[in-house]
Amino acid sequence: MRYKCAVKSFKVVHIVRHGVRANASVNGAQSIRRAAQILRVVASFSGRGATLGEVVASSALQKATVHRMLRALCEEGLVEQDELTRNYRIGVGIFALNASMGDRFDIRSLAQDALQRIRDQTEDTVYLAIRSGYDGLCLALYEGTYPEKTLKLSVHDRWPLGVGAFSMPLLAFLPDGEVNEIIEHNAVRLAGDELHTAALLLKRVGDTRARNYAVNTIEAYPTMCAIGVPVLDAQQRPIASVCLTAIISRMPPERRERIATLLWAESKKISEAWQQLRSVVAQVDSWRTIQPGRKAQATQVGV
Amino acid sequence: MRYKCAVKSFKVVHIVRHGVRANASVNGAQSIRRAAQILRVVASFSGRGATLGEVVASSALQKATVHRMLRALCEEGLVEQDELTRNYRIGVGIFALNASMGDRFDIRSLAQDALQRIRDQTEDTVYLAIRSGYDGLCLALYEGTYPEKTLKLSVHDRWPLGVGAFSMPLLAFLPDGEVNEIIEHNAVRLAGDELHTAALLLKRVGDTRARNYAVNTIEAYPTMCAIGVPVLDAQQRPIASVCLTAIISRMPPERRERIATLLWAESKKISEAWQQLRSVVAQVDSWRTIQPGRKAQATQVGV
DNA sequence: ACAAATATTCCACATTATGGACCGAGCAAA
DNA sequence: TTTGCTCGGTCCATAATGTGGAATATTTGT
Repeated sequence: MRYKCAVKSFKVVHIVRHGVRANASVNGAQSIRRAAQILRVVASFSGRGATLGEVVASSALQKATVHRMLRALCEEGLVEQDELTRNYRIGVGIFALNASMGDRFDIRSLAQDALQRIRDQTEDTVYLAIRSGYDGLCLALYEGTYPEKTLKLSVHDRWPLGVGAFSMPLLAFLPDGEVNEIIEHNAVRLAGDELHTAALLLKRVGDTRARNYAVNTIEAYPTMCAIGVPVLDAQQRPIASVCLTAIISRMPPERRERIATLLWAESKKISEAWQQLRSVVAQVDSWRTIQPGRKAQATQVGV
Repeated sequence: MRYKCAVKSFKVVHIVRHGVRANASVNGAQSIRRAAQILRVVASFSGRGATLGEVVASSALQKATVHRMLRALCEEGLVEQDELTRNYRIGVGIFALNASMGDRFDIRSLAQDALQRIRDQTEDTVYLAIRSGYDGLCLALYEGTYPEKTLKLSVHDRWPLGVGAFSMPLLAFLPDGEVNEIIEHNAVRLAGDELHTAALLLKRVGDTRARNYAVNTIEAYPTMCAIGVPVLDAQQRPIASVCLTAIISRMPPERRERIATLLWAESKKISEAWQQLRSVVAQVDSWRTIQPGRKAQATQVGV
């Protein structure tokens, strides 16, 4: 009864075609789905941009299809093609769309105070991350004041979902179905990485859920310890994650627990602020008045 | 020879179907085009969100089509539906995509210094705007120190392209074809507004181009005067606009000229910074290494 | 200069998206 | 309560749209 949305026929159609399988819950939207996927893939290459081939390789779509879609997305301004390298990257159109929402999604400024409080209380380095496609994307970093630093991650870094204590909460607090899908998807690019096999990731998801926060001790960095918790929205879906790192000597079990509690407390505050912003969203933002005409809205100009 | 992009067959196909006409330069991408249009429409309603009917009215598309697309966009996270009002608004997915580009599109911080310089030198209020769909969207405002203020515009306000001195440069410095298309598009919602008929807008576009900056004196606010110039990218396309407003008594013709020169100078600086950001974009951003595999990129994890 | 890799385009075909008609919930007036 | 209206959501026969294999063009590397 959570979602009011009246979806009558929630058909899950398995289309097997040319060996490619896709499951769609909305019919008649294949190309939108694909376009969105392509956008995510392009985004995952950050500012460097992705070549056509890379997008094809990362999307399990036909080259011609990808190309056609990228061209269309370019013309719509959602993607832009580097004149020199011909790489495709996210375009200003996305920025413009995002800007229309004002700062309502700017979790960075929303979380700012909370993160600083954590940093000040712990003297350790604190990170904020969001999900971006199949990656966790580090949005902000508040460097700790404690002399021995553990800077392994910088702003704009993106790690596969579930890899790292900042990325894991974004994965682990998703419903099982999505967790599986994501792990399966990432398995391809994590192939050969013995530290992040599908089985290991799945196990760590379980561990994270059980202890209610993510820890990264083992793995590639034996000298540091990171603790991460998600920021959940009203539907208990992770919208972001907050993560703290310190050298391992500063992280005895009891301090871990204390840190996790602190992170959760601040996470709750962030999600409250988020939800508040969501609930006032319905009110009119600006000066404009809408008068739906025959074919388009009429905007009252003047005043 | 401006665009390197090798478009061989630039077919303009006029599809007349059920009385709806569309011109497409990329074939086989109707639904992407439509989806993008819907995104823009939804964005134009800001945080309030748009009802299904409003989107239909503003998009000249069929209700069923719009609904299906909105649902798909929702599932992809590019749009979200308010649980209460059922209005559709831009979703976090857009934020995530935008975040992947780091601050490369954040013209707001790029322009910050320039705008402050202008404000400090003139004591008047300065605005920064971008194009968002068929509107100019005010992104930032630096309030002047001169006692008599002329605050008519706030951050997040959106005015139809060409209406207002901050919005006009975004329109006027576009190629003719696009200017016409935009004016035509906006004509519907500006219907009945005698101050902004298509003919008047077109004339003002010409005037703006001739004098090389936009002025807004007449119109609805006889007490104030606004001057606006675009920020152009490497292809001379407007990416933003900078606008200054003051009470009309502070704006004799010679000062207008001086202001315009100042605005242009700062605009140039902004666009240099913009282009700089663009040119280093090709370099690798972060730790990740791409190894295109059979089906997906392989990301080197660790280090 | 040649080959290999990569990007772009073409086009016959059928899968996918279309849109007119329909349904039903919510609401206001009768 | 009933009637009538609006508006969000759904259905499904139909053909237009998007597909993708293959051909071609371009760039890159040696």
